[in-house]
Parts: sequence; structure tokens; C-alpha cells
Amino acid sequence: MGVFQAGLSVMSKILKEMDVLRQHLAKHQLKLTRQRELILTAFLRQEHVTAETMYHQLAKKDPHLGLATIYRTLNLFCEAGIAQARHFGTQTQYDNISHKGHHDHLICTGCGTIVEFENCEIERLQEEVATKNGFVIQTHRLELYGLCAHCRH
Amino acid sequence: MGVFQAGLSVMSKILKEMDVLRQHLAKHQLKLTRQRELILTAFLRQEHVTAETMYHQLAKKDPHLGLATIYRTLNLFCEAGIAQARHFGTQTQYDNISHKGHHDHLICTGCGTIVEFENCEIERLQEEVATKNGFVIQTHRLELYGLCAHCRH
DNA sequence: ACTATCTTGAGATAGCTTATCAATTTCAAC
DNA sequence: GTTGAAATTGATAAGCTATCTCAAGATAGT
Repeated sequence: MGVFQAGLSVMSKILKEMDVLRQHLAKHQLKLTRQRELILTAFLRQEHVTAETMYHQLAKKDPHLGLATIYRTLNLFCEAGIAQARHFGTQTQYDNISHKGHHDHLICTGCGTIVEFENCEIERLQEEVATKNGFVIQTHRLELYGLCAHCRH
Repeated sequence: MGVFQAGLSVMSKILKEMDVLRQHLAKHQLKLTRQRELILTAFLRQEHVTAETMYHQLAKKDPHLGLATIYRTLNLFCEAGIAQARHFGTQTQYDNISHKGHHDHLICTGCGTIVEFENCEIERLQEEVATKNGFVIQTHRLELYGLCAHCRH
């Protein structure tokens, strides 16, 4: 049952975000293509990916899908509010923020494990700091680096 | 008087951090060179720089100072705990964390202005989140992106 | 179906950072 | 102060990620 429900939830999530994408495309006189649909459905099944990763993942489904198209499309998702880019090391990670809203990261410097979290109180304090400085926040990035329980032995 | 005191404080800061660097070098069998001294003193006078920026700044003092040396040295400072690298857009910013401890950033997406801030309450909540997930924080990064008062018109 | 417009794919290109290596400099031991 | 092993530098090549170019192809409104 859990699996069945999860399947349904993933499917409805895809339908919902496909609609978000469609609206964004319509508003900007852009077009819905086979590639954009393909990349969106694959993207929504994961928490965070790099363009390179998706390139290899999707090579099976469409061997001719170009890397440039993936970059272009992931950047498009950012503009549509479906994804969020995050510079991590030398690469750019694209985070899936569509279904769970914005989330922050707790990253283990030992094994690279990434734990996601949300904290309303922190978000509220961020707004406070921004207001105090005359800013209106559009987005933010919070990453905590440390050692997880396992890597501390 | 203010200027005189600021001058003294910058000087003592440089002496102090030079000592931190010396200790790090000794511990790792590295050597103190003219270039490392030069780059450190220039680095400590600023909040955050890119390697390219320092390259141009220091060209006046030493026209033969190579860009690679600046990258190598700034990375060395990171290992010594004097600097902290931050990937911003396509470039890497090196932040001066030696004299004021860790600080976070409020960045205007309109004009690029960077305002620094510290907020103990946020830091405390970060510790809380980490502990809850079995992590021990080593460092963190918090960046708030938005529009400053001026760019909102 | 037609057509203007957008998109794609493949490779070239750009931009930032690191690797290479011979020549030079540092520093501890003499 | 010399000496010599080891680290560092400078100049440039190479590596990587991301974007640009443009002819060929796909999309969507009419």
C-alpha cells in the first residue's frame, strides 16, 4: 500500500509541476517539448542532481539528448520556480523544491551525506535580519557542514 | 584618532594572523615566502576578494606575482583557518574570517552589494538542528538573496 | 496544413581553477 | 656564511563546468 500511495503521489506531483511549467512557458512564449517533459519527470524523482548526472541517467531513454539542453532546461526550471541552483564545490546542484518547498542542508564532511531540513524559526529570524537592513528576501541558502554520528566513530 | 587606532588595529591583526600562518606552515613543513607575506597582508585588509581581484591589486607591488600563486596561497589560508572559500556565481570568493569570526551574508541580487551580519540566535538554532540529526557542526554558510532598499526604488 | 518562432544537438567557446615543471628560494644543519 | 634537500614560484598548458553558435528540426496558433 505504501508503495502504491507513493506511486500515486509521485504521479500527481509530476502532473502538478507539469502544469506549473506549462503556465511558465505560456507566460513567456516558450514551448513544451518532448525533452522538457522528459527532463522534468526525471528531475522530480530526485532530491538534487547535477546536469552531468541527468545527462548519463537520460542517455538510456534518449541517447541523443544533449548536455546543453539539460543545462538550459534545468535553468528554465529555476526560472519557473520548480528547481533551485546551488553551487557545491566546483559543480552546480539543482535542487527539487517543488513538492516540499525550500529546504536547507546538513552536509557531512566525512562521507558526503546530505540531510535536508526545514526550520521555520530560522526562516523567521532571516526575515528579521533582512528587514533590519532594508532588504526584501527573494531566496536563501543555508548549509551546515560537520560530521555525522557515524563519521565521528 | 579614529584613523590612528584603526591603523594600529589593522597592524596588530596582521601580526596576529601572520603568527597563525607561521604555526600552520611549521606544522606542515611548509615555508614562509615573500609572496605569502605579501598576499596575507593584502588579504587581511579586505572583507572578501576573488583571486583575480588580488591579482590585479598586487600587480603594482609585484608585477611578476602569478595568478596560480594567489590561488595556491588563498587555498592555503583556508586550510590554516584564516580564510573561507565561498562559491558565488561562477567565481570563488575568499572571505576574511580571521578578525571578526564567522559572518553571514545578505546579498542584493540587483546591485551585488554584500552586507555582513551575525545573529547568535540563528547560530543557536543551527546547533539545535544539527544535534537533532546527530551532527556536530564544523562550519556553516548562510546567504540571503534579495533586493536592497535602493534597488526596490 | 502552413508558417513564424522557438528549440535542439553537436561542437566550439568562454571562464575559472588546477596541474606541470624547470628555475628559484627557503631553512635547518653544518 | 655555506650547503643542500625540499618546498615554492611563475608561466603556461590543461581540465572542467557551463554557455554560446547556428543549421536543422519541432511546436503551436491560424
